[in-house]
Order: sequence, then structure tokens, then C-alpha cells
Amino acid sequence: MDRRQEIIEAAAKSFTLFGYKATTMEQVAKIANVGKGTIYTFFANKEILFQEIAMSLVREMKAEADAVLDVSASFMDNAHHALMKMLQFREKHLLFAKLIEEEKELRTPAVKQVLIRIESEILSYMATLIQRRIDKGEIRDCDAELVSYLLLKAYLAFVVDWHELHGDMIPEEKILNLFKETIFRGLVL
Amino acid sequence: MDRRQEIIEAAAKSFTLFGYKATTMEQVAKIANVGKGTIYTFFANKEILFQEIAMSLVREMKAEADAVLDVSASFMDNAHHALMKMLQFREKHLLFAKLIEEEKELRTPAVKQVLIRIESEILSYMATLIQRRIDKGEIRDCDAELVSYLLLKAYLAFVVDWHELHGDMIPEEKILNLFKETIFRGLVL
DNA sequence: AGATGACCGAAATGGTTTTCTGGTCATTAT
DNA sequence: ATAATGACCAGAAAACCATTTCGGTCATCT
Repeated sequence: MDRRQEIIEAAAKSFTLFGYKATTMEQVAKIANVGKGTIYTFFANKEILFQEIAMSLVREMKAEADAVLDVSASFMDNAHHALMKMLQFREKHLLFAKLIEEEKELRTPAVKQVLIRIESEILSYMATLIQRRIDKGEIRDCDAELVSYLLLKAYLAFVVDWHELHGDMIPEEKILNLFKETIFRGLVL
Repeated sequence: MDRRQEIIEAAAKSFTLFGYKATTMEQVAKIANVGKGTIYTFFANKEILFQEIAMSLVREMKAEADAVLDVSASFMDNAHHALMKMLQFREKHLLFAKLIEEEKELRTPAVKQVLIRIESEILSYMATLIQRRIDKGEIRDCDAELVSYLLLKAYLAFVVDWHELHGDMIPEEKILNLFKETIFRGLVL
């Protein structure tokens, strides 16, 4: 198997297990069965290697979100399912969960940057979907970027923040119902 | 002047200047012109003194929010103005701003708790106002607690988070317009 | 030409000593 | 008698420094 891929997989495994900061390049080299120097023939430094892995994480998440999209379904249902799928991915995927934890506890700057980058990828992904529905005339002609931001923040608030603050989770149906009566009702023509 | 009030004002001044952690009880005693022991005849400990001051901060903020309320205005206008006023208060009031900074940088647990408490006070204040409008039949019969949470999080996202992430501020009118077309449109009957 | 690991400086870690600070309480002042 | 005070204490935090660790390089080896 090609060395580059071995290294990526070894690094991903180590980041998942120990986080970004606690992963050493020597560790990665050992798992990948290469010399430490070899890593640097493929990746400029630890951070670049990390970013590459993070971006493949994004691709994976987008793919899962795409999988629940249904062109014949309403904007609301698609938005809801895609957002829920992405938020579940955040918690379910071990690397993603580890990074979120590391950002909260350790404040590792490289991790913070990567999470910001991921959020911005999600936002532009959502904006594309929204724009498509606007063009189809299904929803009001709004600023897709702002609406993406509103939807993501609203879902994060109810799915993630609420749980962290109150300890209990709001049933998905209740969330959908609330947004149906507020945000989505306003958007749909 | 009564010693209790002197102490509160001295402590408020010191918390504003140096934050909670960096304020020492000796410092407060000096500013208030009392012996350190005297503080403990009025307040059980540093944290209780702090909470007392934080709660008067909340009262002040509610008063400012109340001042912009207009019973004859629409729910949307009232909600918008009250929320904007409270978010401005967050940044304008030196003690409040200092606490937010300390929570972000130092993670002082006592400060975190107080900020959570303040948020919960804001939420129940908002829930009361919303419930009043529901009873008047002006807006849909929704869960006032959930809607408060949605509104607060949405405003925080656009006024505070957006600014922290992008560096620029969204014009107030643009924010109002977005919410008018989404959240509020769904709520108003 | 590509891979490697010994090597380097900078940064992190950990253990020890010193300083600081919240809270108490015997003493003092009123 | 009651209220105020500041010296005092134990535990927490800071400062210090010796030692280790780690990202990245490069001379050497395959």
C-alpha cells in the first residue's frame, strides 16, 4: 500500500485515540511503519497532515448528509434531516468527537482553526442547498448565507447546547415542530 | 453611609477593574475602608458577595430592557429592541464585559456559574413577555421557554458570534429583516 | 532518489520552594 | 455587649528550574 495513505491512516488513528496535541510524529511513524523523516516527504508538517485528515472528515460528513437528501422531499424535511445527520456525525464519529473535546478542554489552537474551517465548510454546503431551493422557487428569496447560519446555530443550540446545559435532550420531533412553526414557516412560500 | 453598601460598591469596582479571580478580599476591604473581617459579617464568602453584585447587574439590565418595551408596539418590535438592548448592555457595561472576558480566557468556575445564572434569568424574563403576548392572542400558542431560547441564541449568534468570527458586524436592520422573514413571520398570527 | 533515525533548539513537564489569599477568631474599639 | 479589626493559618497558586519531550532537519544509508 502506498506510504502516503499509510501515514494518513496512522495519523487519523492516533488523533482519534489521543487527540491532536498528544499525538507525536514519532507515534504516527511507528503506527505507519515508516521512519519519522518519511512523513515529512509527504506532509510539510504536523498541522498540514492534520488539516488533510480533517478535510476528508468533512467529505465523509457531506456524503452522509447527501445520502439523506431527497429531491422530491420538501425543503424543510431535507434541511432538518441533513442537519440532524451532520450533528449526529459530530458526536458519533470518534475523531470528530475527540476534536470537539480537545477544543473545549485544551484549547489547542490548531484544533480550533480546523473546527472553524469545518463549520465554514458546512455553512457553504448548506448555502448551496438553500440557493438551489430558492432557484426552484420553493422558498422565499433570502440571503442563503445568513439563513444557513441561522439554521446551523439554531440546531446547534437545541441539539448540542441545550443538552450540555440542562443534561436532558429535546426529542427530535419537538425540535422539528418548533422550527416548523418558526423558521421554516417563514421561509416556505 | 452604611458599610454593607460600601463593600458592595468597592467589590463591584474591583471586579470591574480586575475580574473576579484577580480581586482579593483585602483589596475590596481597602477600597471600602473597612477591615477584611468586616466583609464577612455581611457576606458569607467571596462568591456570595459576587453573586449579590451579579444579581443587581441583572436587575439593571432588565430595567433597561423594560424601558424600551412599548405595550402598544408589536411583539416583533418589542422582542427585537429588548434583545438588542440586552446584548448591547452585555458589551457596554464594564463589569459584564469583564466577566465575559474572564470566562473566555480564564474559565473561572464562579464566573461561569454566574453567567449561566444570568442567561437563565434573561430567558425566564423573555418567557414571561412572550407568554403575555400569547395570552393577548397576538402570537401563536407556542412553548414560551423554547421560543425564548431560540430567540436569544439566534440574536447571540448574529450579534456576538458573527462579529467574533468574521470581524465585521451585521447591520441591525439586516438582522431584523432576516428574523422578520423567518422566526417572527412564523410566530405572529 | 527515497527513506531513515540521530540530532537540535524550543517548548513542555514535573517537582520543589515560596508567595499569596480566602477565611477565622482572639483582641480591640466603641 | 456588640461590632470591627488585622494577625494568623492552611491550602492554593505562582515562581523557579532541572529534566524530558517533541517537531522538524539533514547527513547518512539503502
